[in-house]
Amino acid sequence: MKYNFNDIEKKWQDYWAKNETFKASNNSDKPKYYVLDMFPYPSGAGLHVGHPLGYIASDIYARYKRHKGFNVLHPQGYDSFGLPAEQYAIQTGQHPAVTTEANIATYRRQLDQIGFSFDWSREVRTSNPEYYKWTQWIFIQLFESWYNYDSNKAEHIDTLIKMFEAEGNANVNAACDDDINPFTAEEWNAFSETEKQDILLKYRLTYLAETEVNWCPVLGTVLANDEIVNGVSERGGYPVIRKKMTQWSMRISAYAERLLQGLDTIDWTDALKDIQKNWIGKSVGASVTFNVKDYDATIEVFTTRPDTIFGVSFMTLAPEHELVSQITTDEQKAEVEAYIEATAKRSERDRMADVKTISGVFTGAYAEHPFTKEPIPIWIGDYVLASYGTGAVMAVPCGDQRDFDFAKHFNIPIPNIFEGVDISEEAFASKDNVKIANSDFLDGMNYKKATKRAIFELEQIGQGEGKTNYRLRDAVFSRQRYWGEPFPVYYKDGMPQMIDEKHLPLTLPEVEKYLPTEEGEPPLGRADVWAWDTNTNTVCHSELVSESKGIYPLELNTMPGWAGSSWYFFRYMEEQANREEAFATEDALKYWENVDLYIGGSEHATGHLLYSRFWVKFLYDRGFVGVDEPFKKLINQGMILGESAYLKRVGVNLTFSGTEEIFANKIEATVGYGALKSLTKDEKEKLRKLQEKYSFIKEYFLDEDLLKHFKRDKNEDEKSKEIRDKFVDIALKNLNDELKEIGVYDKVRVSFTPLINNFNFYKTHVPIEFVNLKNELDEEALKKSNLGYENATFLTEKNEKFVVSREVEKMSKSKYNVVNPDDIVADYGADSLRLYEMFLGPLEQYKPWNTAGITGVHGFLKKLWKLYNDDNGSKVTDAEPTKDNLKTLHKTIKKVEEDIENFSFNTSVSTFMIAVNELTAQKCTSKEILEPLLVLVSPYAPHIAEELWEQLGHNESISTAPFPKFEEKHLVESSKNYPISFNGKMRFTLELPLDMSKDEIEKTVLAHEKTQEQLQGRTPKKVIVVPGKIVNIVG
RNA sequence: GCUGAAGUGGUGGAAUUGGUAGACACGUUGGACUUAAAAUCCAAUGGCCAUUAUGGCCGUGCGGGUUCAAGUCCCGCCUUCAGUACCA
Repeated sequence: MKYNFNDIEKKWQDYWAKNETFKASNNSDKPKYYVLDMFPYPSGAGLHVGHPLGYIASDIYARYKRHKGFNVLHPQGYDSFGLPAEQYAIQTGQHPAVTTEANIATYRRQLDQIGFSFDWSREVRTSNPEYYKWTQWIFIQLFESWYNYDSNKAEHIDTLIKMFEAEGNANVNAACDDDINPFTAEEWNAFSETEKQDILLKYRLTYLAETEVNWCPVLGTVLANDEIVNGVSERGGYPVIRKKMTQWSMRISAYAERLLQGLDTIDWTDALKDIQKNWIGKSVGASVTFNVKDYDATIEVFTTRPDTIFGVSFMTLAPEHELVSQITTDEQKAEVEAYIEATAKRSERDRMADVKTISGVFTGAYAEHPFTKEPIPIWIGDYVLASYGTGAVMAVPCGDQRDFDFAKHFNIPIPNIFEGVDISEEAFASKDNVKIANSDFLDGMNYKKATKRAIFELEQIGQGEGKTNYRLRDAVFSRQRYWGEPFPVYYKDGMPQMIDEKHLPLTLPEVEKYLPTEEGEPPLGRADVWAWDTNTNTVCHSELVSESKGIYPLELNTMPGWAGSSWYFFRYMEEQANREEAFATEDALKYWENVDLYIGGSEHATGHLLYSRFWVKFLYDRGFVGVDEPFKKLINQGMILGESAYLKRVGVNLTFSGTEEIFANKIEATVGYGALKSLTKDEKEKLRKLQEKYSFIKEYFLDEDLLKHFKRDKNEDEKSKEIRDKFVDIALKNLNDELKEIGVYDKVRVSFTPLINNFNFYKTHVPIEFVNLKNELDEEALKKSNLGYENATFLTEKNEKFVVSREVEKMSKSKYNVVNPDDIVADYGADSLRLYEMFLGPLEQYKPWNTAGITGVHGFLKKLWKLYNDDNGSKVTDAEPTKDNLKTLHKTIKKVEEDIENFSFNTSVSTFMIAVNELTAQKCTSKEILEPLLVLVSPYAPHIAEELWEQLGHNESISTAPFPKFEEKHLVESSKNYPISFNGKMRFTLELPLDMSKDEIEKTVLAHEKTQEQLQGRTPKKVIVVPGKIVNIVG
């Protein structure tokens, strides 16, 4: 019998689907275990071999846990709102829902053929109304909540209103906007409804605010910070500018401290925790209030070094600081305004790129030192950011390098407040091993003591207090897109109103086009039927909007991608049948609690993984869920990289430059014929055609061996000269003739640089399917490929096959290095794919994909098959296992179990190989050995395991079989092959009984003839004997 | 700059608390089977030197150190990758 993997895999995938083998139950005597993957965005490109890596790992773990007797929840779904479907809709007019549906079908087919043990009955799709109904519901709960720092949790807004009614806001300790004025209970009760709502909005956990946002004009939308990479949009790489807009925001900053503290309670890698810690960016220090001299104003600053307060010699405000215009003196006004204008023009990116230039302007105003009462000049400078802290700093040049540089640059005094430290060259920024001097009551104290004392003294005079600052900003929650969750919000008197929960979901309206409107409104502005009728509580035609009739406009923005993904893990807990009444019932939430194991990419560290934790903490505060962290254990799988193939093409850019006239004007004319102003239109056109004609040179490709001849030095290699001459022949000579023919020979200088000085070579990716395992290019196939290689010439050193160069990089369509799992499954089977992805290396690591290597694991599966079958069918017998058989089996059980617990899947694959190699050599046919072996293999290669399991006479799925029990007794050895080393170097080995005493070992080893040979008559100084491990002889 | 991770054969990677470095694979070379190819099986495979089996020297990014013994621990560097950045 042959190992016919295609049939076997199909058979068992159908079996699992039909029997709902992996359906989880919300009611079980077994302990629960929840294994979750980060759900995919179903993109049009489908899966490549990198995508399933994490799914395979989690599937192995889920199957292992089932064998270990757990009730496992292992669901899958789709994060199906998102930009690509919308982009596609804009281009083609195809409704994103249609595209998404089609993509999901592809994904599902691809996932199914890999044999995952997902419980598909619990599938979720974030773009389904029955799902986003609850995303909208959570949004409403956030709107109806505020954060009370006294109870340190989110509370219903009613508790806040009660406080306002009883005593105003004086004693309210809340996370809120910073522009709130104090009011009394009487004042509150006298406010109009709109005034009240306006104030409450400043306290709500989701609020409308005019915020400076990252606006991407090409995409027509706002982007979150983590959607921007290197100043351009993560998707598409389009430029991003700063713009003020009214947007919904999430008050995640209220949770900064709890998000930080919570990290200590969860089992994530330190690397990932560090990323979140840095992102939250806690710094402890003090806020200090400086009075402005001769002006009724104060400047508040945040500092982490209140101990250096006597070292302050100036203050710097951000150019955008609100006080700047008020305090600037008349003499300085012009200069300050010019500076502000100049900085406003510079983009955030320019400011970031250019950190070395020191710039700033004196405002003419002075602040007063809180203790010495000395005047302190107030400057503005763009190194101070309006968005961090208070947008103002107290500058201590002796203790901060930026302040130091600023002071040096503008000749501001640099008082030294550190005992015995030289600050003539640079600031002393360390907190350690130094005492404060020249600082009145702080003299002689260290950092810790001085900080405490300074804060105490500031509090005494009412000009400061201890304070903690966080870098974490509130998250903008509005997107100007179509394909996202609509906000359940309408506007009455300009104030946002929530649609009552019982009328949810508010479903996406139809639009004609998926672009912003001509007026710049988001795509929903195009919807005809997009107004809220409060009489019927239904959506109605937008033209009917009338305040008097109770019909109001609906919100035009939609929610960002992270809205739906911030709570989906709770939705899986509930079975399809009970999803109507709640996002998940109390019973389901209580049973499954939170995710025990979460596997996904680390690129979500500051996005999804932070926002989810925030929403879960909120839901916990409000009593909707019973846990305050969503993911107990988290593992980041590394990326699988592609091995791109590329050719080096002769780089020529035929450019024409220089008449005397142009040179005289010192115009650099190297960018093609267009720069040549003295030519007539006709001549230019002729040159352009010429340029096109000669672009055929670009169709010459040289292999690596040939390229080695081209060295960047003067001593020309024979071979490179030969090739160069060839190109000069076919190009340059003729070219000059042609230029004469056109009649521009005197006006134009040909710049065919690569031919005259040195060749340049450019990388061009070629599809990896045109390259074989020896990196040889299939030239004919490439020429026929429609990729523009019809006339290509491939030059090689030895007139052999053209060999391409390789490079490991991220898999992407544009690099033609994508490997499709469908092909792998067809050629080698899903079990081979699963094993190979694990065998590649440690899960967390980045590693290159190389299809050639899969023959190793495929061969292993064939050997495994042959262990159970020969040409006549099953060869498994009831024979008593030998000692060696048992030893191999139990060694394998032990190792595999340890490996799975440690997520070291690569090493367990090699353990299987060793086991099968050993059992084959032992000619083992014993059922007692081969049966448990299948259970070990089954999480990794479930199809073959099921098939062989069935052959052994079982009629239930192997997934129900218990994991074999490891028994130490089979591994007990009576002897050990000791390595005998001399001065730490192993020279030979010696088989000795394990129960031999230390002294006896020493005696036996020393008496051995090889030992004597090594010692050559010397007496050993020392003999180290570690029983069961090693013998080392020193001397 | 700061924070974190990682550097081991031609390649992917093993090596539990310091105890035989290179497991398991890929690739390569040689051989068997075959008209041939594929498949399968066998053998060799870190480098250098020597060879009759036995052997010897070097070797885990670099330079030091601790130890009977270091890929592993300590100190100082270098390189790569990731996150973050005028964060006061």
